Amino acid sequence: MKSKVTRSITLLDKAGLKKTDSRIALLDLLSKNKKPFSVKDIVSKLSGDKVTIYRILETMTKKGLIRRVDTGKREAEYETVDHYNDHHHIICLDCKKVTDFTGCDADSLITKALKQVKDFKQITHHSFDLFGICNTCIKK
Amino acid sequence: MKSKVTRSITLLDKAGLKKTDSRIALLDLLSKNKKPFSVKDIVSKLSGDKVTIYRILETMTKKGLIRRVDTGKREAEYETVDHYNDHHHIICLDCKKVTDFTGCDADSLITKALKQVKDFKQITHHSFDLFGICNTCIKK
DNA sequence: GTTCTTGCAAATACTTTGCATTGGC
DNA sequence: GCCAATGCAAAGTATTTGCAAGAAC
Repeated sequence: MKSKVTRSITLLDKAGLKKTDSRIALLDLLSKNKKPFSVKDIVSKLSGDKVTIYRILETMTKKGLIRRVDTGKREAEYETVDHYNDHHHIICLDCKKVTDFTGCDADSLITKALKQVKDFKQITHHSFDLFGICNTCIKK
Repeated sequence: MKSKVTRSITLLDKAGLKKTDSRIALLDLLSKNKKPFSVKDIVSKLSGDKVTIYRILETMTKKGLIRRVDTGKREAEYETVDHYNDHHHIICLDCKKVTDFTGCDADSLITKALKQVKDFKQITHHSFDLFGICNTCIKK
Protein backbone atom coordinates (compact mmCIF):
# COMPACT_ATOMS: atom_id res chain seq x y z
CA MET A 1 0.00 0.00 0.00
CA LYS A 2 1.83 2.98 -1.26
CA SER A 3 -0.33 5.56 0.47
CA LYS A 4 0.36 4.08 3.86
CA VAL A 5 4.09 3.88 3.26
CA THR A 6 4.18 7.49 2.19
CA ARG A 7 2.32 8.43 5.33
CA SER A 8 4.84 6.63 7.51
CA ILE A 9 7.66 8.53 5.84
CA THR A 10 5.88 11.81 6.47
CA LEU A 11 5.39 10.95 10.13
CA LEU A 12 9.06 10.08 10.57
CA ASP A 13 10.02 13.30 8.90
CA LYS A 14 7.81 15.39 11.16
CA ALA A 15 9.27 13.64 14.19
CA GLY A 16 12.80 14.46 13.03
CA LEU A 17 13.79 10.82 12.67
CA LYS A 18 15.88 9.39 9.89
CA LYS A 19 13.78 7.53 7.37
CA THR A 20 15.39 4.10 7.43
CA ASP A 21 13.85 0.99 5.89
CA SER A 22 13.28 -0.71 9.24
CA ARG A 23 11.49 2.27 10.69
CA ILE A 24 9.25 2.73 7.69
CA ALA A 25 8.40 -0.97 7.63
CA LEU A 26 7.61 -1.05 11.34
CA LEU A 27 5.47 2.06 11.32
CA ASP A 28 3.71 0.84 8.23
CA LEU A 29 2.97 -2.51 9.84
CA LEU A 30 1.48 -0.93 12.94
CA SER A 31 -0.53 1.57 10.90
CA LYS A 32 -2.12 -1.08 8.72
CA ASN A 33 -3.15 -3.23 11.65
CA LYS A 34 -5.27 -1.84 14.42
CA LYS A 35 -4.38 -4.41 17.05
CA PRO A 36 -1.44 -4.11 19.45
CA PHE A 37 1.75 -5.88 18.34
CA SER A 38 4.33 -7.55 20.55
CA VAL A 39 8.02 -7.56 19.64
CA LYS A 40 7.65 -11.20 18.71
CA ASP A 41 4.74 -10.37 16.39
CA ILE A 42 6.79 -7.68 14.70
CA VAL A 43 9.87 -9.86 14.27
CA SER A 44 7.84 -12.62 12.66
CA LYS A 45 6.17 -10.19 10.25
CA LEU A 46 9.20 -8.14 9.33
CA SER A 47 11.90 -10.77 9.77
CA GLY A 48 14.25 -8.08 11.00
CA ASP A 49 16.69 -7.97 13.87
CA LYS A 50 15.04 -8.10 17.28
CA VAL A 51 17.38 -5.60 18.92
CA THR A 52 16.83 -3.07 16.17
CA ILE A 53 13.10 -3.39 16.67
CA TYR A 54 13.46 -2.76 20.39
CA ARG A 55 15.42 0.37 19.66
CA ILE A 56 13.00 1.62 17.04
CA LEU A 57 10.09 1.06 19.39
CA GLU A 58 11.82 3.06 22.10
CA THR A 59 12.66 5.92 19.78
CA MET A 60 9.20 6.15 18.27
CA THR A 61 7.53 5.89 21.66
CA LYS A 62 9.52 8.86 22.93
CA LYS A 63 8.50 10.82 19.86
CA GLY A 64 4.85 9.94 20.40
CA LEU A 65 4.44 8.12 17.08
CA ILE A 66 3.50 4.89 18.80
CA ARG A 67 2.46 3.93 22.28
CA ARG A 68 2.91 0.94 24.53
CA VAL A 69 -0.35 -0.77 25.40
CA ASP A 70 -0.56 -2.64 28.66
CA THR A 71 -3.01 -5.49 28.28
CA GLY A 72 -1.67 -7.40 31.26
CA LYS A 73 0.46 -9.73 29.20
CA ARG A 74 4.05 -10.45 30.04
CA GLU A 75 5.46 -8.81 26.93
CA ALA A 76 4.97 -5.21 25.92
CA GLU A 77 2.66 -4.46 23.00
CA TYR A 78 2.63 -1.43 20.76
CA GLU A 79 0.23 0.38 18.47
CA THR A 80 0.26 3.62 16.52
CA VAL A 81 -0.95 6.86 18.00
CA ASP A 82 -3.55 8.11 15.55
CA HIS A 83 -5.12 11.38 16.57
CA TYR A 84 -7.75 11.14 13.90
CA ASN A 85 -8.92 7.69 14.89
CA ASP A 86 -8.79 7.90 18.63
CA HIS A 87 -9.80 4.58 20.13
CA HIS A 88 -9.64 2.87 23.49
CA HIS A 89 -9.59 -0.59 24.97
CA ILE A 90 -11.66 -2.80 27.16
CA ILE A 91 -9.42 -5.52 28.51
CA CYS A 92 -10.42 -8.76 30.22
CA LEU A 93 -8.45 -9.19 33.43
CA ASP A 94 -8.66 -12.95 33.02
CA CYS A 95 -8.03 -13.87 29.37
CA LYS A 96 -6.48 -10.49 28.38
CA LYS A 97 -8.74 -10.17 25.35
CA VAL A 98 -8.81 -6.61 23.99
CA THR A 99 -11.93 -5.01 22.56
CA ASP A 100 -11.89 -1.51 21.14
CA PHE A 101 -14.35 1.28 21.59
CA THR A 102 -14.42 4.94 20.63
CA GLY A 103 -15.54 8.10 22.31
CA CYS A 104 -13.68 9.82 25.08
CA ASP A 105 -13.85 13.51 25.58
CA ALA A 106 -10.12 13.80 25.81
CA ASP A 107 -9.58 17.42 24.86
CA SER A 108 -11.55 18.91 27.70
CA LEU A 109 -10.11 16.41 30.18
CA ILE A 110 -6.59 17.27 29.08
CA THR A 111 -7.27 20.98 29.47
CA LYS A 112 -8.54 20.37 33.00
CA ALA A 113 -5.55 18.21 33.83
CA LEU A 114 -3.00 20.74 32.59
CA LYS A 115 -4.50 23.35 34.87
CA GLN A 116 -3.75 21.12 37.86
CA VAL A 117 -0.13 20.30 37.13
CA LYS A 118 2.71 22.69 36.49
CA ASP A 119 5.29 20.22 35.19
CA PHE A 120 3.71 19.77 31.79
CA LYS A 121 2.66 22.20 29.11
CA GLN A 122 1.78 19.89 26.28
CA ILE A 123 0.35 16.40 25.94
CA THR A 124 1.42 14.11 23.12
CA HIS A 125 -1.28 11.52 23.50
CA HIS A 126 -3.46 9.79 26.05
CA SER A 127 -4.77 6.38 26.92
CA PHE A 128 -8.12 5.43 28.34
CA ASP A 129 -8.58 1.76 29.15
CA LEU A 130 -11.32 -0.15 30.89
CA PHE A 131 -10.77 -3.38 32.78
CA GLY A 132 -13.25 -6.06 33.68
CA ILE A 133 -14.08 -9.72 33.21
CA CYS A 134 -15.50 -10.61 29.81
CA ASN A 135 -18.73 -12.56 29.42
CA THR A 136 -16.87 -15.74 28.52
CA CYS A 137 -14.56 -15.70 31.54
CA ILE A 138 -17.29 -14.73 33.99
CA LYS A 139 -18.98 -18.08 33.39
CA LYS A 140 -15.93 -20.05 34.46
CA MET B 1 -1.80 2.29 61.21
CA LYS B 2 -4.52 0.06 62.48
CA SER B 3 -7.30 1.58 60.42
CA LYS B 4 -5.48 0.90 57.16
CA VAL B 5 -4.70 -2.67 58.07
CA THR B 6 -8.29 -3.31 58.96
CA ARG B 7 -9.35 -1.86 55.65
CA SER B 8 -7.00 -4.18 53.74
CA ILE B 9 -8.52 -7.15 55.54
CA THR B 10 -12.00 -6.01 54.61
CA LEU B 11 -11.01 -5.63 50.97
CA LEU B 12 -9.51 -9.11 50.85
CA ASP B 13 -12.62 -10.51 52.46
CA LYS B 14 -14.91 -8.86 49.94
CA ALA B 15 -12.78 -10.19 47.10
CA GLY B 16 -13.04 -13.72 48.48
CA LEU B 17 -9.32 -14.01 49.09
CA LYS B 18 -7.70 -15.63 52.09
CA LYS B 19 -6.39 -13.07 54.53
CA THR B 20 -2.74 -14.07 54.76
CA ASP B 21 -0.04 -11.94 56.31
CA SER B 22 1.75 -11.32 53.01
CA ARG B 23 -1.42 -10.18 51.27
CA ILE B 24 -2.42 -7.86 54.09
CA ALA B 25 1.07 -6.38 54.25
CA LEU B 26 1.23 -5.84 50.50
CA LEU B 27 -2.20 -4.28 50.20
CA ASP B 28 -1.48 -2.14 53.20
CA LEU B 29 1.79 -0.93 51.71
CA LEU B 30 0.16 0.05 48.43
CA SER B 31 -2.76 1.73 50.20
CA LYS B 32 -0.57 3.88 52.38
CA ASN B 33 1.55 5.09 49.49
CA LYS B 34 -0.01 6.72 46.49
CA LYS B 35 2.84 6.12 44.08
CA PRO B 36 3.18 3.02 41.87
CA PHE B 37 5.40 0.28 43.32
CA SER B 38 7.60 -2.12 41.39
CA VAL B 39 8.19 -5.68 42.57
CA LYS B 40 11.65 -4.61 43.65
CA ASP B 41 10.19 -1.74 45.70
CA ILE B 42 7.81 -4.11 47.41
CA VAL B 43 10.45 -6.73 48.17
CA SER B 44 12.72 -4.15 49.75
CA LYS B 45 9.90 -2.77 51.90
CA LEU B 46 8.35 -6.03 52.98
CA SER B 47 11.43 -8.25 52.87
CA GLY B 48 9.26 -11.11 51.68
CA ASP B 49 9.73 -13.72 49.03
CA LYS B 50 9.78 -12.31 45.51
CA VAL B 51 7.84 -15.16 43.95
CA THR B 52 5.07 -14.87 46.50
CA ILE B 53 4.79 -11.19 45.73
CA TYR B 54 4.47 -11.90 42.02
CA ARG B 55 1.68 -14.32 42.75
CA ILE B 56 -0.14 -11.98 45.09
CA LEU B 57 0.07 -9.19 42.56
CA GLU B 58 -1.45 -11.42 39.91
CA THR B 59 -4.26 -12.58 42.15
CA MET B 60 -5.16 -9.11 43.36
CA THR B 61 -4.99 -7.66 39.87
CA LYS B 62 -7.49 -10.22 38.62
CA LYS B 63 -9.78 -9.35 41.51
CA GLY B 64 -9.49 -5.66 40.74
CA LEU B 65 -7.99 -4.71 44.10
CA ILE B 66 -4.87 -3.33 42.47
CA ARG B 67 -3.87 -2.39 38.95
CA ARG B 68 -0.73 -2.47 36.91
CA VAL B 69 0.45 0.98 35.89
CA ASP B 70 2.51 1.35 32.75
CA THR B 71 4.83 4.29 33.12
CA GLY B 72 7.15 3.15 30.36
CA LYS B 73 9.66 1.55 32.66
CA ARG B 74 10.99 -1.89 32.09
CA GLU B 75 9.42 -3.40 35.19
CA ALA B 76 5.75 -3.50 35.98
CA GLU B 77 4.44 -1.18 38.68
CA TYR B 78 1.32 -1.52 40.77
CA GLU B 79 -1.01 0.66 42.76
CA THR B 80 -4.32 0.20 44.55
CA VAL B 81 -7.62 0.73 42.83
CA ASP B 82 -9.46 3.21 44.99
CA HIS B 83 -12.89 4.10 43.68
CA TYR B 84 -13.29 6.90 46.17
CA ASN B 85 -10.05 8.59 45.27
CA ASP B 86 -9.98 8.19 41.54
CA HIS B 87 -6.77 9.66 40.18
CA HIS B 88 -4.84 9.60 36.95
CA HIS B 89 -1.32 10.07 35.68
CA ILE B 90 0.64 12.38 33.49
CA ILE B 91 3.79 10.58 32.46
CA CYS B 92 6.91 12.03 30.91
CA LEU B 93 7.92 10.01 27.85
CA ASP B 94 11.53 10.88 28.49
CA CYS B 95 12.29 10.63 32.23
CA LYS B 96 9.14 8.58 33.11
CA LYS B 97 8.23 10.91 35.93
CA VAL B 98 4.63 10.43 37.07
CA THR B 99 2.43 13.31 38.18
CA ASP B 100 -1.11 12.73 39.40
CA PHE B 101 -4.24 14.62 38.59
CA THR B 102 -7.92 14.09 39.32
CA GLY B 103 -11.09 14.52 37.38
CA CYS B 104 -12.23 12.21 34.63
CA ASP B 105 -15.85 11.71 33.87
CA ALA B 106 -15.47 7.96 33.93
CA ASP B 107 -19.00 6.85 34.72
CA SER B 108 -20.61 8.34 31.66
CA LEU B 109 -17.74 7.22 29.44
CA ILE B 110 -18.05 3.67 30.74
CA THR B 111 -21.77 3.65 30.09
CA LYS B 112 -21.15 4.81 26.53
CA ALA B 113 -18.44 2.20 26.03
CA LEU B 114 -20.56 -0.67 27.30
CA LYS B 115 -23.24 0.20 24.77
CA GLN B 116 -20.72 -0.32 21.98
CA VAL B 117 -19.32 -3.68 23.01
CA LYS B 118 -21.23 -6.85 23.74
CA ASP B 119 -18.45 -8.89 25.35
CA PHE B 120 -18.51 -7.03 28.66
CA LYS B 121 -21.26 -6.27 31.10
CA GLN B 122 -19.33 -4.83 34.00
CA ILE B 123 -16.17 -2.79 34.43
CA THR B 124 -13.93 -3.27 37.44
CA HIS B 125 -11.82 -0.17 37.02
CA HIS B 126 -10.34 2.11 34.42
CA SER B 127 -7.16 3.97 33.66
CA PHE B 128 -6.72 7.34 32.06
CA ASP B 129 -3.16 8.43 31.45
CA LEU B 130 -1.64 11.36 29.63
CA PHE B 131 1.77 11.30 27.98
CA GLY B 132 4.04 14.16 27.10
CA ILE B 133 7.44 15.63 27.74
CA CYS B 134 7.83 17.39 31.08
CA ASN B 135 9.16 20.91 31.37
CA THR B 136 12.54 19.69 32.59
CA CYS B 137 13.13 17.26 29.74
CA ILE B 138 11.88 19.61 27.06
CA LYS B 139 14.84 21.90 27.76
CA LYS B 140 17.38 19.16 27.04
C1' DG C 1 32.49 13.17 6.12
C1' DT C 2 29.92 13.04 10.25
C1' DT C 3 26.49 11.32 12.94
C1' DC C 4 22.90 8.26 13.78
C1' DT C 5 21.28 3.45 12.95
C1' DT C 6 21.84 -1.37 12.41
C1' DG C 7 23.05 -6.18 13.47
C1' DC C 8 25.25 -9.65 16.03
C1' DA C 9 26.95 -11.67 20.50
C1' DA C 10 26.54 -11.71 25.06
C1' DA C 11 24.92 -10.18 29.36
C1' DT C 12 21.31 -8.77 32.43
C1' DA C 13 16.94 -8.50 34.58
C1' DC C 14 12.21 -9.72 34.98
C1' DT C 15 8.86 -13.27 35.49
C1' DT C 16 7.21 -18.02 35.67
C1' DT C 17 7.14 -22.99 36.94
C1' DG C 18 7.62 -27.17 39.92
C1' DC C 19 7.41 -29.06 44.21
C1' DA C 20 7.53 -29.70 49.08
C1' DT C 21 5.92 -27.22 53.18
C1' DT C 22 2.99 -24.28 55.68
C1' DG C 23 -1.20 -21.96 57.06
C1' DG C 24 -6.11 -20.16 56.58
C1' DC C 25 -10.79 -21.51 57.26
C1' DG D 1 -8.45 -32.05 57.45
C1' DC D 2 -8.73 -29.88 52.96
C1' DC D 3 -7.40 -26.80 49.76
C1' DA D 4 -5.01 -22.81 48.78
C1' DA D 5 -0.84 -19.96 49.67
C1' DT D 6 4.02 -19.77 50.57
C1' DG D 7 9.09 -20.21 49.91
C1' DC D 8 12.97 -21.94 47.69
C1' DA D 9 15.52 -23.58 43.55
C1' DA D 10 15.76 -23.50 38.91
C1' DA D 11 14.24 -22.51 34.38
C1' DG D 12 12.43 -19.53 30.84
C1' DT D 13 11.90 -15.42 28.29
C1' DA D 14 11.95 -10.42 27.59
C1' DT D 15 15.00 -6.60 27.27
C1' DT D 16 19.40 -4.09 27.36
C1' DT D 17 24.36 -3.18 26.47
C1' DG D 18 28.77 -3.02 23.80
C1' DC D 19 30.90 -2.61 19.69
C1' DA D 20 32.02 -2.81 14.82
C1' DA D 21 30.00 -2.16 10.25
C1' DG D 22 26.74 0.30 7.38
C1' DA D 23 23.47 3.88 5.93
C1' DA D 24 21.13 8.58 6.11
C1' DC D 25 21.79 13.33 5.28
